[in-house]
Parts: sequence; C-alpha cells; structure tokens
Amino acid sequence: MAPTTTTGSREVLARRFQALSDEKRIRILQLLAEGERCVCEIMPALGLRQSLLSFHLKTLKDAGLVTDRRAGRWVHYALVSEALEELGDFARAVAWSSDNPLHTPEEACTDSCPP
Amino acid sequence: MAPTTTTGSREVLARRFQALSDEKRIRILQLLAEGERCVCEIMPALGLRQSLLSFHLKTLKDAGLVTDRRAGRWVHYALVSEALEELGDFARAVAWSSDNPLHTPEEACTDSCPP
DNA sequence: TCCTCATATCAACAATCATTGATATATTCC
DNA sequence: GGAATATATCAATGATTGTTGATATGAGGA
Repeated sequence: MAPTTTTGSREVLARRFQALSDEKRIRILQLLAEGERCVCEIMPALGLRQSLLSFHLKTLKDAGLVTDRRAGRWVHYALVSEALEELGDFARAVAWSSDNPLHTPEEACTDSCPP
Repeated sequence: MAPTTTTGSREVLARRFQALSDEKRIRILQLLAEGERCVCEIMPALGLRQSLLSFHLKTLKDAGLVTDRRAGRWVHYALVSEALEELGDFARAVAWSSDNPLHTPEEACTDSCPP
C-alpha cells in the first residue's frame, strides 16, 4: 500500500494541503464538520470580514475540499468528505510505509554514498 | 470523535499542512517512505540543487515531519510517522464527523438566518 | 595542519498568498 | 421596476515563501 507516485496526484495533494495550511481555513473545516453552514453563520463564528471569508471559502472550494449550494439569498458550504479521506489516506499510507519499509534502512549510504 | 478545537493544535496542523503544500516536498516524503535517505541520495532522485533541497528539508524538519541524523559526512533524513499519522487522523476525523453530523443539517439557515 | 567534500545558511530577488476597502452580482421583498 | 441584502470579485498592498548563487560549517582523509 505504497503512496501513489503520479505527478497529477501530487499536484492535487499539494493544492489540498495548501488549502489546509491556514488556521482560519482549518477552523472553517472544523465548523463544517458539524454540518453544512451558510456564509452568514460562518462569518460571525470566525469573526472574519465578509470579503476575507469569501476568499478563504473560495480557496477551500478550488481545492475541492468544500462545495457550495445556493439557497435563495444564502450560500451554504459543506465538506467534501471524500477529498478529506483521500488526504487522510495519503498521510497514513506514507506513515505506514515508513513503519514497514520495503528496502530495509539498515546502514545505507556509507562509503559509496555519493554515487 | 470530533476534531480537536484547541488553538495550539490548529497552529501545529496548519504548519504541517503548509509543509506538505509543495510537490517537491511531497516527493521527498514519498521517497523517505521507502526508508531513511541521505541528502546525497535525495538530491539526484529529485534533481534539485543542493541549496534548494536543503531549504525544503528544513521546512519539513521545522514542521516536525522528518528528523535528521548525522553519520560522518552525511546527513540522513527519515519520516516522523507519528506526525503524519496525526495529520491523517485529523483529516479522517473531519471527514467522519461530516458524514455523521451531530447537528442534523436538515434545512438550516432559512428565514432567521442572519441573526 | 590543510584539503576535500557533504550539507547548511545567507542575501537577494521573484512569485505566491492574505488582507483590506470598494464594487459587482444575484436574490428577495416592496 | 427599485430598494435592500447576501455573497463574490477586483485592485492594491504587505507578508510569506520559493529559488538562486555565494559563502560558511563541519567531518574525514592526506
């Protein structure tokens, strides 16, 4: 169960991790984990200016981590749990591989190291 | 099993996700998943200039995702699998919560929405 | 000690990202 | 149609990050 190696996938992974690389966006995800929320609910919960929140939501949406749904005047955001599961799978797969190495580390790179 | 809510933890999470937000660093992790590697092995594998690789390794190390170990002239890097597991746990916990919401989404935020 | 080599750090620059205030879009209610 | 409101987008700015070439550190072998 080695971590995937395709470039396309790395691109997506990097983009999604980048979307998670901000505390405010992590808070948004944690809030959305409780269920769908409209922007007007997220805004006071995080105390962010409307424009800034919109930017962060767009970042998450462009990364495929959330979806939006218009309902009348309001827009509701919700998690895309598959995307988050993929990230979790990746992190766990890398961790698992390093705990169960195929190529035993032993004492690599001694004399003949810089080949 | 709701995702944690402490600020300190969010800070660490954001920092670690930020370390993963670059394709080159993802490749490094994938390489290290096969086992410990010295810088001199990573460099040709990724085709990065020495200085640039050093920067990316430092980024990963500062985030607590890898450790280094000096062996003579060479420095070997290895994954910190616990840190990666924590990231995986977080992502999965958020995904799980959103699939099993406590507060049923139903039809929230209709009339009384902007409170 | 001096020389070589592996890696780290530094200074400078380019690119990306977060934040702000202003403006645009879309929807409802009158 | 027009006013009001929720959200998105834009332009400008500052902050952070990635990249490069040059230099410093630290270990091993002569």
